[in-house]
Amino acid sequence: MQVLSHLNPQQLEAVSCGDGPILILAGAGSGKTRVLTHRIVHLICDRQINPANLFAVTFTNKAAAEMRERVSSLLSKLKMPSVRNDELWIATFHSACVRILRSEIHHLGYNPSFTIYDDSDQLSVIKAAMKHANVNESAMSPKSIQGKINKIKNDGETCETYSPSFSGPYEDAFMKVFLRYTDALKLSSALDFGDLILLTLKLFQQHPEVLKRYQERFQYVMVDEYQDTNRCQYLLMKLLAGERGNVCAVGDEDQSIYGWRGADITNILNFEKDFPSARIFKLEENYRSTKNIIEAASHVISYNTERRDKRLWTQNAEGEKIDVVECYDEHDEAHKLVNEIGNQMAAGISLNQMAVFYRTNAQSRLLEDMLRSKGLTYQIYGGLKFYARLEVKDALAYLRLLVNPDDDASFRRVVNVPTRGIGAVSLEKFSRRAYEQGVSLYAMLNLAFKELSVELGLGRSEKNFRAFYDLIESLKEQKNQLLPSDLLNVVLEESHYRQSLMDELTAESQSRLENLMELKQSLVEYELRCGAEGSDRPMTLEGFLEEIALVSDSDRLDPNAPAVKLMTIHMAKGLEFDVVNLVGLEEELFPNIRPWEPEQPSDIEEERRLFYVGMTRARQKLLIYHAKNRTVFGNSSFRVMSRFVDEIPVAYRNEKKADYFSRRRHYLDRPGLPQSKGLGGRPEGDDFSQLRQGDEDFNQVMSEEEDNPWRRGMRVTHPTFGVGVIRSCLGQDKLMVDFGANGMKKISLKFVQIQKTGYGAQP
DNA sequence: TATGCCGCATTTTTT
DNA sequence: ATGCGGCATA
Repeated sequence: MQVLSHLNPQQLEAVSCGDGPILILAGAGSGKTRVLTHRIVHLICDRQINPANLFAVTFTNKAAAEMRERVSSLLSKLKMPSVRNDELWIATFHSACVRILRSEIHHLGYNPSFTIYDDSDQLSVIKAAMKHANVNESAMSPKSIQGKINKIKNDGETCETYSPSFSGPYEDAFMKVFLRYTDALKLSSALDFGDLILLTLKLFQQHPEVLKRYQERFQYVMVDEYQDTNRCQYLLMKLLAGERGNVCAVGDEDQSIYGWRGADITNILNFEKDFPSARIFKLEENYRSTKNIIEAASHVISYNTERRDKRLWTQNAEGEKIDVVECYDEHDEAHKLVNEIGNQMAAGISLNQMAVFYRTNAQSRLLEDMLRSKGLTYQIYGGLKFYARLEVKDALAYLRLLVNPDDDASFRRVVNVPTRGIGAVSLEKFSRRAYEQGVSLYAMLNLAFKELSVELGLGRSEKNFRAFYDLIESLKEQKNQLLPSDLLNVVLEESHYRQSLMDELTAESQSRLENLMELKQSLVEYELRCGAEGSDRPMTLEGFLEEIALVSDSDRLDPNAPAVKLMTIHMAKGLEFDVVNLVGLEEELFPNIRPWEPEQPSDIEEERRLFYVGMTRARQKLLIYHAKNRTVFGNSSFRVMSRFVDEIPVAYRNEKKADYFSRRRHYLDRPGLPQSKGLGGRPEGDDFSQLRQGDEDFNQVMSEEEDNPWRRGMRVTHPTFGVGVIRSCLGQDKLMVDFGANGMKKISLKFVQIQKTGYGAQP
């Protein structure tokens, strides 16, 4: 019973209520993880449930690790024996599914030592499939096909069950590629991320006896971040819970920010329809932020309609008002940001308790430059991932090929790296031969060089294929005699990969070599972890490859480093900081508008939730920045402050208006700009006139109407495309116009004469 | 077959 | 602005 001390009444109720479906609506900072971990420990200690009968799923490795950590520390506090990882399953959806599939996928006719393909592997398979299906890349972009395939899989459909909602040449071509893609993955013994969930679902649907085994084992299913589950995950969870229905879902619909990836907010909104006997608990007391921040954020989110009735409150101090900092442009914004960081440091807040959030990664560059020039240390979350780097992917592709020679994506990746005289043309020819034979690329090499049953007929490049085949065969022989880390060395030597990098002698090749050393180091660390006392894992290359396939880069960053943390708001979910700086709060940027896509009201709601997530990360102080001018994709344009900032009641806001000097101060202070050009430190003629122009713009109240005759929603006539509606104004002389049947076009006013024909969607 | 240049597209990304 | 990918050239 001591398990239940230190819980507030609502938390206590949620933790200790008995069996049956439960939904815990946990507002930001309301102790969600605490409730989940306490419930697990309560079930084990007070209800005497065998830990092996519990199953807790989350979305990130970090969340899973934290939960595991907190459960084991609670258990040890209660003087309870610790439980092993293979006993008590606390895992991500994906890793849990991999675990199940490794021992059960033979029921579906797959090879249990399948390889996991990430997004870039997936894309390369799609490109190859398009070539084989004779689908031109200009007709359909591989990316859009990838998005469509993933969406179908997220919805729990396979290429067999999916049928296009309408037919046409586009859909036909897509299906051709989708089918070919599916074949290619199967031939390669590879699963993409979507497959991990989808095939587990399929396994349970098609093999009731297997499902029954898992239902008997997992009597209590707990799902964290329920608002982020997609349809496929939802179906899987429901199947697993079965008749018993012991589902404990924890989530917050106001923090659903992955709709664009298939997360289905209706899962959490309709929970009681799915589980009519469900009990619902609300955790509304926030322990993280000041009153000002909580009340402001609550008010903003109340503008959403797709939500449950729920109101966050806190007993914390009132705190400071939210600073709303107006900036002249993105340079001034960066300048003011570092100034504020300086102020906070002076106020005694440590650097690692400060964060900067932005909507898009592209915004980070300028901020980085400014931080660096002021000597402030910073860390970027996200950005380019370590395991996604070119040389690391290459090295891993060699290793993967040794584990699973049928892995065509890896084969294609390394067959000519370093160059062995196997160019795109002969590879394509070879690949078609393999396709005709219905075998993987490496199996084709086996047929040609070992079985000698096939003539390749590739002429001169054939000996190059032979050399590659001999290389891989030699490496395969050494695979089981060496530690994985030593095998990596042998791979880099025998493939001459290291040599080719050393011959380059550039700063870039140097850093690539260093990254390869870091990869080696992470292999060594893996070996140490496996060799450690009490580890149940075998020390295999397979194990390492699986681990990194499911690990993200943010897992590798040290949250305690004395540095300002920079990240997109998406990456910030689940984190908290004393001071949070939210930059770029401008219409079109945040909420982010994609003029070429039709705009839906639900998109704005998701953007608002994103803003809400950003606000509620702050414990003490929140600062919001917006610029009056910003250059995006090389176009400078006037900016309007985000509607979301207006949604914060003025009582919680402290407006800091930019003044005349905002323009000049930062201009003179801009890093990398020569301090004096021309005479007497005065900017050159051009720049000077620009400066004056800017000041005038700045001092007048800016409005689109006065400066730009073209406005969103205006109907125009184009000499060739006919009548269209302006979707957005890009800078001074470019318009994005929707011509209906003629499509969306970017119109440059410099070249085309278009006429205003009124307002409204249709003539 | 490899390299270099030009043109084009450009959100977010737990796994 | 900037990076990546496709095409043309050596």
